[in-house]
Amino acid sequence: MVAVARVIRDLQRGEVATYGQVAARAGLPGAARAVGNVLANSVGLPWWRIVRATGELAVHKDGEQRRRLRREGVRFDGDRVFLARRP
DNA sequence: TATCTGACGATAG
DNA sequence: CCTATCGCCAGAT
Repeated sequence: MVAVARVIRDLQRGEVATYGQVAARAGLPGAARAVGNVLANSVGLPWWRIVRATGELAVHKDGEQRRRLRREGVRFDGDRVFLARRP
């Protein structure tokens, strides 16, 4: 989906978004899962800037993802990315 | 056109 | 906090 790729492409350095947020911003609310598929079948997108709703990193790429995010100055709370959401 | 898939999410226990 | 379930949807087969 072009819309999803565009949203991801527009993420700035050090910026992080959840799969659900990307889907919503792409006009596909509830398609978080589809966003994952797009990333899995695309190249050249800043995939490391997409994390789970809980702040946890992507299942298969947590190691690489963590390094890349930290390199961009993203703050971590243990194994999760700092997200405003935190009841 | 019909199925299958999974880099997800929300909820219940 | 953790596991089990069910719902969801675009893209790949």
